[in-house]
Order: sequence, then C-alpha cells, then structure tokens
Amino acid sequence: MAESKKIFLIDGSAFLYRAFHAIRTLSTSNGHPTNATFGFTRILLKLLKENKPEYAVVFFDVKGPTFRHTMYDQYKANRPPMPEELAVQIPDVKRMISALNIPIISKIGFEADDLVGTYAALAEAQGFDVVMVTGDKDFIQLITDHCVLWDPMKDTITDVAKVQEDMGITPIQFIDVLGLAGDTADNIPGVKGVGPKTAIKLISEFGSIDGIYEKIDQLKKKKKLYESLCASQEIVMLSRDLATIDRKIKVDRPIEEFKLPAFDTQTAFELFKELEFKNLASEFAQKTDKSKKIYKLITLTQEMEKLAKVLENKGVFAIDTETTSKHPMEAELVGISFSYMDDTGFYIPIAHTHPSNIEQPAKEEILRIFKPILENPEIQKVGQNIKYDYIVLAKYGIKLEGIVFDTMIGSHLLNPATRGHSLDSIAMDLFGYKTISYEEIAGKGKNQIGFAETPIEQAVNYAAEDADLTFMAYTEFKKQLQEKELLHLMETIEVPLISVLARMEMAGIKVDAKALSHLSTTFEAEMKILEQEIYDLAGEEFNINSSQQLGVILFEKLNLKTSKKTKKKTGYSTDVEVLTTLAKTHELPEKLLRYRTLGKLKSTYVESLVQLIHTDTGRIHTSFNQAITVTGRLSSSKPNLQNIPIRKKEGKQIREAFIPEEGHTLISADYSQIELRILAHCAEDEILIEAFNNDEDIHTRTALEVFEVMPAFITDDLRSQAKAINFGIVYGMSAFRLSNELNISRKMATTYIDNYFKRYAGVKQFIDNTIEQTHKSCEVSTLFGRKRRLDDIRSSNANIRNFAQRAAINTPIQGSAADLIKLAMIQMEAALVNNKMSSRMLLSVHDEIIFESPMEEKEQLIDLARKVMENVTPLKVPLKVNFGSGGNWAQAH
DNA sequence: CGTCGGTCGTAC
DNA sequence: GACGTACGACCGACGT
Repeated sequence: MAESKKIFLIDGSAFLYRAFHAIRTLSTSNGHPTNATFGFTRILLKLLKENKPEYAVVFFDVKGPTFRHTMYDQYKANRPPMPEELAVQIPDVKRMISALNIPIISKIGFEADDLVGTYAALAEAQGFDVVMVTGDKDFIQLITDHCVLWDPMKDTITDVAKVQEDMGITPIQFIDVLGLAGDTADNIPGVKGVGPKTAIKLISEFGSIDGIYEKIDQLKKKKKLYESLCASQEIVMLSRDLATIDRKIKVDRPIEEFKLPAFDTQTAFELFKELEFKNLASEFAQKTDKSKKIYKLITLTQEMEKLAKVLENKGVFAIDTETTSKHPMEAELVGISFSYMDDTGFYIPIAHTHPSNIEQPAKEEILRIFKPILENPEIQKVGQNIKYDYIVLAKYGIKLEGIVFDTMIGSHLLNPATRGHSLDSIAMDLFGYKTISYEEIAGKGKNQIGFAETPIEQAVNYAAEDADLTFMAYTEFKKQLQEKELLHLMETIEVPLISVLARMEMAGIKVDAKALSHLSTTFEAEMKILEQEIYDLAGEEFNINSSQQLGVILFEKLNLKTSKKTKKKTGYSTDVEVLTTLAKTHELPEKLLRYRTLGKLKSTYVESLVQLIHTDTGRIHTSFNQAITVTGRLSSSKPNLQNIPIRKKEGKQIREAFIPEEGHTLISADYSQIELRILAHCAEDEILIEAFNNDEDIHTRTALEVFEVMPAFITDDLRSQAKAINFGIVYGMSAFRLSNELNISRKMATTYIDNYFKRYAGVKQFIDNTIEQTHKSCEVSTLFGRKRRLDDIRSSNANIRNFAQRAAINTPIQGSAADLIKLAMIQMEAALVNNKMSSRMLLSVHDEIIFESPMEEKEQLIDLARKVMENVTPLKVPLKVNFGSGGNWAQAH
C-alpha cells in the first residue's frame, strides 16, 4: 500500500500561550524568562521524535487587526495584552524553530488559524495527509478524511469519526456550533444562555443554524431558548462568520518549501545552551572533540617522580581519586589522577584487578613519592567534591593539606537553586563537553563492574579526564565567583569547612546497636498488634502504608467525613491532621496514628541506622553535603543525622542510642534563637535588640508586645502562642496558617500579626524593604555574601510570587545563620588544635554542634566553645550558646 | 526491574 | 492557595 505524504501544520500562536501557562516560571541565570520557549521546544521535539515528519510548518498570528476586526470591532476586545514575560520570549521561540529548520509563516491581516485552514486545503488537494497540531477546538471544522487534529499536550487525535462519536455532527457543522455558543476568549457573543452543549444538541438536531431558524417554531415550547434565539439571529450569523476559518487566503509559499531538511544539531545545541536547557543541550551535544586532550598513564617510578616535581613547581593542581565505593569510608584506592594544565591529565593506577600487561606501581612507592606534596599546605589542591578524596587518602595515612577550591561547591555557590553539580554537568555547562560516562567503561545495570575491574587502558582516559576538567572548571569558576563577589565566601567559609567536615565524617558517632535492635523488636511487636486491630476495625485487610487504600477504607467504606484533599488533589488526605480529627469519632484513625509513628521510627531510623554502622569503627559516619541547599545550610545524608527525633517520647529513645566513646561525654552546644537574633540584627529592630541585649525570654517578650497584657498575665499558653508567631515571622506566615496553628479565628490571627508589626516596626520595615529590593535585583544575599536568585518574585502568578517573597525573607535569615555556624565550626576546629585538646566535633544540626569530649575535658570544652561560638562574628545583638552534656544525645540536649 | 512523582513524617 | 530549609520511606504508575 502506497503511503501518502504527511504534513504537519503547527498552530504556533496557540502553543505559545499554552506552553507559557503550562510550565511554571523558568528563566536563565540572568533572569530572562524561558518557560514558553521550553514548553514550545518540548512540543516540537516530541513531534519530530515521534512522527519524524517529512513536511512541517509553524504558523503565527501577526500583531494588529485582522479581517475579523473589520467584521466586528469588538473581536478579541476583552483579551488582555500579552504578558511581558511571554512577549520577550517570542524571538527565542522563533530562533528555536529556525534552529530546528522548520519554516515559519505568518501573514498580515490573518490569524494562524486561517493559514492552517488554507494550507490544509492546499495540501489535501495535492494528495497530502494533513495533521493539524493544535489544542484549539476551533480547528475541528477543518477536519476531513485526510485532515486530522493532534493535540500533542494531551496526545489526542481527533478525526471525522471522533467528532461524530463525541458530538454527533460533521466537522463542518462545528462552525455553526461555535456560531451559537460564541467564544468568550475571543469576545464573540453567540446566543445568550446557549453553551457548547446546547449548541451541539441543536445543531445535531437541526443540521445547521439556517436549519434552526427555518424551523424555529418547533422550539416555541422552550420559551427562554426560543426568545434568545430570536433575539440574537443577527449576532449568531456574525458569530458564525467570525468562527469560520478562511481556507482560501492568498499565500505565496508552495508546500514543497515545507519539506524539512535534517536540522543542524550544532545550532540547536548552541541555542539550548544559551537558554540554559541543560538536558536538551546535553542531548544535542556532539561528542566533543577529544583529540586535543593529552591523557597519560604513569606507572614508572621515574615518571612519577617527574610528575611530582612538576606538580610541586606548578604550585596548584587538580586531584581525583578512583576507588571501589561511593562511600569514602568504605572506599579503597584504585588509582589517582592529576592535572595542572588545561587539556592534560595523568593517571596512576594502583589497584586494578583486570588482567593486563601493564604493571602497576607499588602502593608504597606511590605514597612515598606523592605524600610530601599532598601534605604540603603551600602546594594548592583543587578537586571536585574533594572532601571525598580527603577521607579516602586519610585512610592511607595521607593528610591532604592546601585545599584551595572545590568545583562542586563553586558550581553550587554560583547557582544554588539547581541540583546536580556533578563534574559531568559542570563540563557540559562550562565547555559543552560530554564526559566519558561511567557506563561506557563499566557497563550498566546489574552487569556494571567496579572501577577496579575496569581495564587500565580505559580507566586512564576516564580518570585523567576528571582531573583535567576539574582543573579547567576551577579556572573558570574562580573567575565567575570573583565577578559575582562570591570568592570571599568560598575562600573564608566553604573551603576551610571542607576538611573540618571530612574529619567530622571520619570521626562518626557511636551508636548502641543493641539498644536499637531492642527498639526494633518492641516497635515491631506493637505494630503487629495494631495491624490486626486496624484490619478488624476496617473489616478487611489492606496495605496500611498505602494512603490511597487507607483513604478508600476511611471515607468510602467507613463513611467517615472527609475534611481535605491531598495537595495535588489526587485523593483523600490522610495526614496526621486529618486522622487526629477523625480519631474523635472512630477508633481506627487513632490506631493508625500510633502505627504510623512506630513505623516511621522503625523503618526510617532504627533499621537504617543499624545498617549504616561501620563494620570497622562501630560508629555511624554521615555525609555532610555543602552543595545541596538553596540557603547555604548543610545537609546530611546516609544517614541524615539532622532529623533524628527529639520531640516525642518514642522518638527520644532513638536519640538515646547515640552514645559517647568509653570515658567520654557528648556535649551539645546550641545557639539560642539564632534566627531571631539574626533577624534583630538585619532589621535593626529596637524592641528585638533590646530584648536580646537584656537576655529576655524572646517568646515572653513577644507575648507582652502582641497580646498587650501585664507580665504577670503571661501564661504558658500565651507564651507558646507567641512562640508560634515568632517562628511564623521568620517563615513569612499568613494569618490563615497562624489561625490554624493556634486554633483561633482568622480575624484574631490578623490582629495578632498586625500587633506584631506595629510593635516590631523594624521587622516590618525589613520585610517590606527586602521584598522591594529583591523585586529589583531578583536576588537575595546573606550577611556573608551568599546569594540566591529569586526570579519568581516577578512572576505574574500570585502563588509563585508569594512563595518567592517568603523565600526572600527567609533566605537571608536562614542562610546567615548557616554561614555563621559554619564559621563557628571552622574556628572551633582550629581552637581545639591550638589548645591541644582531644575533644572532637562530631555533628552539626543547623544551630547546634555536637562534641565528644573526654570526661576530664568537659568543662574546658564548654568554656572554649562558649568563647568561640559566642564571638564568632559581631552582631548588633549578643549571641548566646546553651550547653548540655550526658551519656547519650538525648541527655546532652 | 529501575525511575519518578506523590504523600507522609522527621528535624531545625 | 495559605510557613522556610532539608532527607527518606513507601506506594503506585510507567517505561524497559
């Protein structure tokens, strides 16, 4: 069967708007919006990929009046002007279409619709099968046996049969449907009280508008409809004419011109890179020319000594270790690579197991030659996540000194909002360079091998490339950080912190494995009982952990009253708030809450903690990440030791399993009200400053100010309400949220907040200023110069904008606190060394540092930590640190 | 069998 | 819609 040729006619104007609204705010790092361009690109790529069209063309409306305006001066009169953020993207969209080598057509006085209609007719006449690519229902009228409509966003195809099936009419009759129903978006009136449904019904019954008016008497019994039809006959005719797509406009480009040439991947790549569509850029990247790269295998003693000499003379180089594991505490060295110059790299294999003729140098020999350089603080080292290499090398008795830069952290400081600062993405971003993937040398899936099993010949290029790119990225990032005034933060906080964190991770924290196993058994036993009770109450067995199944049981089977939907409206919410309410009327929710509490503790904490106890050290070694959070806080993972329970009784038992080494004690040093103190400093608020200067209880003070009562009347309850307000302020809380939190009326909550801002006028001023400034610069910064872009603050979507406004308030506060405690950690580490103490820093939990101290050093540690931490940096209010100590983490707190 | 979005819950 | 920042367990849909 001969395939006829296919052409895709794309309704560009419609997709511009749809893409703009479908995709949330998206912009380049300098604030240029790209959401519409991105959405449009996705549609076109989907089209190209799935349909591999031979012919295609994109049509756009032209700004200015069309023949429809001549027919009807109110045409589209209620259409608001195109949003500025969309308008500025039109050139990008057109460049993108051109980069994909798809022709663009528009014609003065006509809309994209008419061009589609005309070319559809032309193409069909020339024997094409036509696919109209649009989501606009107006195009239904153009559907024929050889012309269908495809909505790529919903992925639906509408043809003659589908129209018949859905509406019982022919496509051409749809014009009359539009004539009757009108179109509010285009300001076409239609018949009053007649919507699409009635219109379809009428047309399928009478065949056409003319048919209706010929037999209008039949409708007399439906008085209202009859009257409005009679009253608007003229309008209907006009509406019908306006809705009719012109299929015969004069066009000059022959269809043969819409035959698509293969498009230029390079141009597309350049454009995607410019627009910062990273995934697309990476997809379109050509294999970068690797011919100028010089990667060398080094195995002989002589070569190693020569390399060591060069590294020493250069004074700065990149280092990367290849190992057997992603977890540095588990990792064994397999090789080391170095680079001191763009486009070069050296690899020294150490422990490859793949059979080979290459003789690997002896480990002792390598260490002997390179140890002096690696430990020399005068010789500068840069790395990609160099904390990892620090820990690995430490295991081999090498104390890496002279760390001056980390490209992962550099990438994050420049763009904290993006996840993924891997060397691969950095290389792509900076140089459009596609690195050798690990899969390429080690395979993927379950067949993947460890690095040690890879052949040395392949490992050389992979490993040397890493060092090379790290060195190149270092040069570039350093320049960029300098330009953006971030280099100081890098050099005074982030870099010195690297080795501090490395030592904390190596130290780890001791856990009582027996206590944890005991907890596990206890929890499990109670859960087992609860499980059966829940099944009995439900009358059937189901997956208790599935909130979806639970929703059905609670709200459909037991008919309990639903109170809210889930955030994304995918089902019934069954969170703690809902279940607590339901617990008043039924036993099941109560049991479930208990089950959830225990399950959470068991699976998230007890079990994962036991698994992560290191076999050699018997301790838990978390990973602190410097390049994750948008505000500059650290994060902790594998395991996350920053969210170990503390508030509830059962949770506390988990904290009790964290214990000090024999003869030691755990000491917790906790910054008191760090965020509110920073707020006081930033806002220069008189009352806040005064309260902190007098070392007052800040929540009590807020209660006094907000509730306007005498000190003697401040109850515990009032104080905790004030506490909620204080927290809320830092997070930009609404009256809605506060009223929920405090279980008071919305009006009351508003009064409280008003009172707060009246009394704390400096805070009010600070918030207003911050939002205003951020709106201007699209950026916020912390006391120490850390920056976060907030393009969303200019969004036309109120939700997105409000979110950005709250982030604009919170980020300087949370971020400054993070900077401050990082600085404190750096100074503490130095102070411990200076005082030749054996106490160690183990953990940091945002406003708290955990130390492990020999019993006899406890008081000295507390004195020292107080001195260092409270004086870490001068603010307009004093800093205060609370200490606690004990035989486990719960006691220390 | 892996990935990914959604929901929930823990911390500061 | 409605309070900022994280990590991670589990479910269930979806793709390979």
